[in-house]
Amino acid sequence: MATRAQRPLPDQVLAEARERILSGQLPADTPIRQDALALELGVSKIPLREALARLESEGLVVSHPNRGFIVRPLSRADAEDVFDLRLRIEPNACVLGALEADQAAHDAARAAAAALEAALRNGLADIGRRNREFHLALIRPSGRGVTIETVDRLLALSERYVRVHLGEHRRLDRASHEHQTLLQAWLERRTEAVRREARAHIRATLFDLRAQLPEV
Amino acid sequence: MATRAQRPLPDQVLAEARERILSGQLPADTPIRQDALALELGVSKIPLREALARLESEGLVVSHPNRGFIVRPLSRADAEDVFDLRLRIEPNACVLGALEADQAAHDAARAAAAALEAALRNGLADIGRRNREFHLALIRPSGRGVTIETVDRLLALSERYVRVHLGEHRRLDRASHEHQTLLQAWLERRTEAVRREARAHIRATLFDLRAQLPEV
DNA sequence: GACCTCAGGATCGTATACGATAATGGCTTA
DNA sequence: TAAGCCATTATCGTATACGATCCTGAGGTC
Repeated sequence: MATRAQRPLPDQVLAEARERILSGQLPADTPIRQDALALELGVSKIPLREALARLESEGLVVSHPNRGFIVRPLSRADAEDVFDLRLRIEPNACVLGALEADQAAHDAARAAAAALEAALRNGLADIGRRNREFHLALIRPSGRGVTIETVDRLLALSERYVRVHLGEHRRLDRASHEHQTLLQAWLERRTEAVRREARAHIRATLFDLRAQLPEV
Repeated sequence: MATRAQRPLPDQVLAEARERILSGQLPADTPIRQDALALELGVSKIPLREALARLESEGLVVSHPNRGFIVRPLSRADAEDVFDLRLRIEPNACVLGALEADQAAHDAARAAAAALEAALRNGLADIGRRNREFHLALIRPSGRGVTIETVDRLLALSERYVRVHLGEHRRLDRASHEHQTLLQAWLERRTEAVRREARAHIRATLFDLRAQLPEV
């Protein structure tokens, strides 16, 4: 291993493998060669396999017994499923977050929004991760652990689909605008506006997605 | 290992460890001794650790770096969270399942209901697992993979709380009656009744739970 | 008597090595 | 020439062994 790790090793491996999948560096349906990937990451197969086990629970890879893991295929049906679940959970979760948020939570949400904004404007590669962080920042103050974990998983799944239609300026501007209005309503605890804006934002993303991916 | 395994080994270990947690054989907050448990299961630590990694993603255990895994603590707040999520997802998922169900799905649902009923009457130990199977049987025909996985996880989490108030005859009768009416509506594709009965069943379980667990 | 220090022991976490399983290419045969 | 069988090879999956980290209790000091 290159540098002495302070964080637990499987978590680092997990984060790296997850990013490679979400970024498209490991495309859908790719067979994952454990020896090769472990060598490339500078670790052995054991922590890698633990990370893959977690990723399977997260829905990013699937395992076939004695045939290893492959990156989970994309499908139109799964995309619809994920966004339907997000619509059922996230708007209310954002409301609960807004009601419980203190000053520190407000600062964190603003910072996450700013980081996402910067990434959108500069075309940075980690737009997806920052988008997840922003949405989670609105929900974390709710203190609902299971909801937070569930949304986190759904955001990761949806990110793989959304990634396809990045780079379109009109859509970036739309998303940016929606983030701002959602954040403002959230900071001011206007609960019904939060619910409406969150719902509208998710639906708009889904509609863009449908237009972009007629097939799949 | 005792017998030559046909199923993949980590899956067997995962299922066994999960049942031990859900059955209360491994109570909340118990530290999990990897060497001891692996020895008892007749396997090494590697497949056990993979199973624990999956269980952490499922929310049944939590890991502390360099200090191992413990069974996830129970909390009133988590229980409320889990049931709130179930209420947002399951009723609609049951409706979708009813609309897509074919004859085979109907047979499977009837069989799952009968198995659950038998377990309830005879006080068998695997009531929890059969309850999960019944509820999933209503949702599986929908074909929504992410929804199915999400509900499966939520059912496992809620099972740990529900287990506490088993053995109360009045509540068993209530649950039994609700299962029957829900199943009938589902078989006959009466969508609004399915939605209503599913919702009522989950809420009734939650209310029983609240009465049983004033503290925690 | 209370607090800090420090061995002793136990547990976790990972690398290496080995057996089991399934995919691939060449060879035979019709 | 095409189809089926078999050996080879690569990959997966697990057990064993070792190093790193953290808890526990005894001894010493203020």
